[in-house]
Amino acid sequence: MEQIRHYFEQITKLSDQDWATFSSKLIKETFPKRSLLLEAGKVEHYLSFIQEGIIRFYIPGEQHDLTFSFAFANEFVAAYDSFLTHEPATYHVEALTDTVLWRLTHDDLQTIYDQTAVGNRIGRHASETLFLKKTKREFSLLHDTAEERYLKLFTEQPHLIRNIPLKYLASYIGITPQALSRIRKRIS
Amino acid sequence: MEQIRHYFEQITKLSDQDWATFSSKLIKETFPKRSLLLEAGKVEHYLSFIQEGIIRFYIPGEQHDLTFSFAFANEFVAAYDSFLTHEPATYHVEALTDTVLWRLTHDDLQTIYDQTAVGNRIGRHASETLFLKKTKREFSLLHDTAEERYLKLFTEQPHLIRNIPLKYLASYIGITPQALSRIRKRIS
DNA sequence: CGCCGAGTTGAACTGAATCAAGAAACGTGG
DNA sequence: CCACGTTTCTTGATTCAGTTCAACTCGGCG
Repeated sequence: MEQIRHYFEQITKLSDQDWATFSSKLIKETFPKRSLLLEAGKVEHYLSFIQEGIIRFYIPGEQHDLTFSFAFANEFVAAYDSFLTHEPATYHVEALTDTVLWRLTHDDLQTIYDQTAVGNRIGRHASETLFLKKTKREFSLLHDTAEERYLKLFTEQPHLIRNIPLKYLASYIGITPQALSRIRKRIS
Repeated sequence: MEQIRHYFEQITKLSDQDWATFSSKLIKETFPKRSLLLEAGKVEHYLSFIQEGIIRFYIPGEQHDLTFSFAFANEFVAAYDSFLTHEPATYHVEALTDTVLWRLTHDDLQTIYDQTAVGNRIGRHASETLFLKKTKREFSLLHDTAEERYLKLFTEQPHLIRNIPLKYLASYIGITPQALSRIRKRIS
């Protein structure tokens, strides 16, 4: 839980008072490897801080799943679009490893937004961070070749390549596992 | 200027006091058709509300430009990643038509964030909206074929097809003008 | 009237998908 | 701790959507 406070203090000053308000709402929850944090078709009610674990976001498909994002320890995780709009998520959120979360319900978060000035700052910062992440990704999907995207993973997200099965990475890059295998062969 | 207040009031309650603080910082500026609001390589200092006009975001390329976004009247516009990070923008922001903006500097916005509770709410909402826009686009780029993306423009963004040259739309969809021409032929 | 950019059409080429099969790695139970 | 079965990864052959290069048409504007 100290991790979360530390995370916040990187963003903005945080009084003991505000922290008390915030932390009182956090609920610890654990998920075993391969379990779903959220199923497609359900509405996301939680914003969760990852204490431990790796999370995968994917759209289940007839032939192939489409993995489009990951999240790691010391990040917030949610089907954030569903969380914001209250519409059902269009994708699954899965724990790739045993995972420990500190969770906050949507209602509690609104209360925090209303009660603490800091809440909105942090909420804004979280949205901005997610926006920046998506912006870089959009750029890469439009601008780079599959091979360039794979090479970027080495430099920008080495933990991803170490910890995540290639078939998920292939999907994340936007190609099939076969195509990724050939790219790896070519550049090695 | 009333448009802006109206826009805000859809998001959250807004006191006369808060509106006064906010609106005192707004500067009106006009741009002729085909001019640049921001050049790649420069840092974005403004968050701007579009009173009138159509804006195109694009990465200038050796052979082709890469158009990746548009903005219209009654929306906020900025090279938002550059605005947030203070790093140089990697793309141009161009007025496709004669354009009228109400602009807010980064510094003034920070002042508003500090002085009004409403500021952070609106800033958070803006980031959330942009995040949702990018999320839908990422999904479409990974999941849909070029033809499906083109058809979605008809249903979801008809104003885009009406007002914007096909070569920019082609780029936005992620294909060449020639490929778009063939898709149009096939489905008509 | 003539020019120029936008859009269309054609032909050859290419990166990645698909289908299929084999090799390697992984984990689970005995 | 090994054996077996399952999943992941690789490799090959074929197909396909989209690129590239090039030529031609159309419409608007100087």
